[in-house]
Amino acid sequence: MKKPEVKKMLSILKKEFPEPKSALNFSNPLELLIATILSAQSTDKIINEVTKELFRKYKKPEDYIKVPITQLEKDIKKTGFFHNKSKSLRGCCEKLINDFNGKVPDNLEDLVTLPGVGRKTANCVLGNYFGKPGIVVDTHVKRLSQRLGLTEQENPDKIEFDLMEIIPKKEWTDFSNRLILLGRKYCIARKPKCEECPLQKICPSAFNVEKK
DNA sequence: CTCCCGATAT
DNA sequence: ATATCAGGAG
Repeated sequence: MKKPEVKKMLSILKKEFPEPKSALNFSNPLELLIATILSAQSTDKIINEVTKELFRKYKKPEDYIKVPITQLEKDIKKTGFFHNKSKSLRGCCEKLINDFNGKVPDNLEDLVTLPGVGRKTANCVLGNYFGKPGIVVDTHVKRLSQRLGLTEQENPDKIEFDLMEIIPKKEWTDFSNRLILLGRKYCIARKPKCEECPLQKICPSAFNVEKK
């Protein structure tokens, strides 16, 4: 996709989703961090269901450490990968307490040192809580970037850097959220609704996907 | 590259 | 039955 089309794409996205907000429910940085870690290979619907109960029980990092690990596993079971995720949550909270004064760090270098936190999760927290621009390459952003011809890459980190070149920095977070919304509403993985998609005219793969 | 791993749509 | 869902670690 060439530069003029990228501009067109950004303006269409802006019109379609004027106020792109995270679909995850949270009321502080710790909650956003936890919700985002849990969101791996799970739907936001399930996550919000689970965190509703979870955040009522667990308020501070200490709360995740004082319960038996089996209890924490039970509390997040529905998100899948519960064995790994419970260990991540616990390790994460221990590190927050030991190395970061109990606070969620506000920069990428520190965030990615936390267990269960990669660039996707870190950028999500930076953008959606701290107001620091970041391209969030989740499964939607990956799929849509490829379909829209914004990248030829497979590796999420490489896709992130490709998008950083194409998209103005100020819009990194909103752009990510808008692609995610578009991916959920129209550009669905299995059965994309190209005929309803606002980007249909400028999307290189609109017809192919539909006729397949 | 493989494993983790429950819930839902197709 | 299988693909896919707001990925990350070994």
